[in-house]
Amino acid sequence: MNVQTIKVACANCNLRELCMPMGLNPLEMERIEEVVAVRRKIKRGSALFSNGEKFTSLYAIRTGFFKTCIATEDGRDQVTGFQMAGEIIGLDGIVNEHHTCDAVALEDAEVCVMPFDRLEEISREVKALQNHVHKIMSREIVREHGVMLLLGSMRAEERLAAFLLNLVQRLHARGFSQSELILRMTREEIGSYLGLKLETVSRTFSKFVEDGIVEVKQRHVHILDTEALKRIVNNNQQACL
Amino acid sequence: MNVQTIKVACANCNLRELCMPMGLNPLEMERIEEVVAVRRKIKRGSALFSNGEKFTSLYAIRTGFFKTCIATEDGRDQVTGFQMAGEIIGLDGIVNEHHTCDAVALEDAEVCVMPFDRLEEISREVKALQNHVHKIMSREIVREHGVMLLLGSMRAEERLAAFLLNLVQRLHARGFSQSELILRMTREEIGSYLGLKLETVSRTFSKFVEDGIVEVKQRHVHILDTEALKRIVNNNQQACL
DNA sequence: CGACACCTTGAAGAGGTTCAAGAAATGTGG
DNA sequence: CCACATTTCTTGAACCTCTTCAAGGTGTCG
Repeated sequence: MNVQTIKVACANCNLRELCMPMGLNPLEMERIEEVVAVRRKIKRGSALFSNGEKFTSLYAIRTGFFKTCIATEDGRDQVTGFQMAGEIIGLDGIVNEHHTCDAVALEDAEVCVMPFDRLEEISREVKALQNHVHKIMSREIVREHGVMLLLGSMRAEERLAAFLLNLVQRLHARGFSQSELILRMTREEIGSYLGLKLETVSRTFSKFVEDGIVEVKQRHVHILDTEALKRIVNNNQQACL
Repeated sequence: MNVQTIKVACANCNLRELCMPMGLNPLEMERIEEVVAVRRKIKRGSALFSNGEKFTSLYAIRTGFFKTCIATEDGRDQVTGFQMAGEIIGLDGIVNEHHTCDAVALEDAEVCVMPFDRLEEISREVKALQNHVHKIMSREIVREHGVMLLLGSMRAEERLAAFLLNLVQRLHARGFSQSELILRMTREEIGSYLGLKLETVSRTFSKFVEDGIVEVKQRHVHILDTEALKRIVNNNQQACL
């Protein structure tokens, strides 16, 4: 276990706005810092937690990139999300006190460990934190609704376009480019998330390149025409007008 | 607005085990009853809340059956879930203080209205309630992971089999038959939930009937062979053994 | 009883998958 | 640091599942 005992200061963390509530007074801020126990480093390819494991903590990603996925006995496998700095993972474990998915680092990563019993305790005292936790969980529910829409009603091009737009949007919110990104996951993982086979993902990338919408060099993607991507997502059919 | 001002007693509600925490002392029980403001009746076909509406409350379903769905400007539509007695809806509204989906009654229904600010307030005092709220939200996240697996990796027969098994299981937990159920939704709504066209749903039902797995008379479904359904869900490929 | 919503079934077609082969990138060990 | 093994990605061709379009049947409600 890569557990480090560096004492943490959320007040100085540049991800504060992403993973902690805003507008706290100093007293509340102090209380909130007690939520984060330690930090933990996770090597690329290894799991932060796995299906079946006892649930103890939520994790705020400080650096790195994760995927969460569920695997069934019969060999099915589904990536349920990709998470980046400032996002919280582990919410699945609350209900049964055991995790129901795997969280795997797609690059070397570091997370802030937030023991859930402590989080609940401080939530009871700091109203803003309580509400923040509720919002994080609600946000995840809404995000998943969006994925259901994607999986239930979009065609391959629409799915990949929506995926790329979502990624750059989140990266941009973290200060990265609006048009360039490096994929941390394989075509197969993208496919699993989007309900497509890796070949279809690859072909769809090629199609976008042909159409001059993106440039793709392996995992490096340069978006040339964001509007085109948006049009692809929104244009399933204008028929009903 | 069909708002009734019947004062509610969770203590006497037979759904208590489904929507409220267990093992409370009388004092806590009293506090918890303050969560439920009033009950509200919703006629078949009308909405409990709609996309864009201000979020104020969560709702515990007392009687009736709902669907939640999201509709986009470009005409896409996705049923994100079907909810029955004892289940909680409205969680999507917390994050932005506005609902992001529609909740429509598929039969005349009654819900307990739980103003969210009051729920948060009492959650801060009653530990068991706080944890309960967290678990309800986590359960919804885990449920949606399951839907993502279904939409992302299952074929039509597998989806419908999983759907039927899920429905009877939930109905059974409420004291109904393990083998007979009445569908409250149309083929189109089932299809929307499962990412299939209504014709495919219909055909797949017919296939199941041919194979002697179920009897179907319109919305009345009699499951003859539960094991066969389970086999369909789990047998995507044994190849990897 | 008639209108409307819902369901079923058929036939043709499209989109995505599967299987297969080869190319490019990445990582590892000597 | 280079060579080799491995993983990842791309592309083609055949196939299959689900969709689309169409028509007719069934059930329900005013």
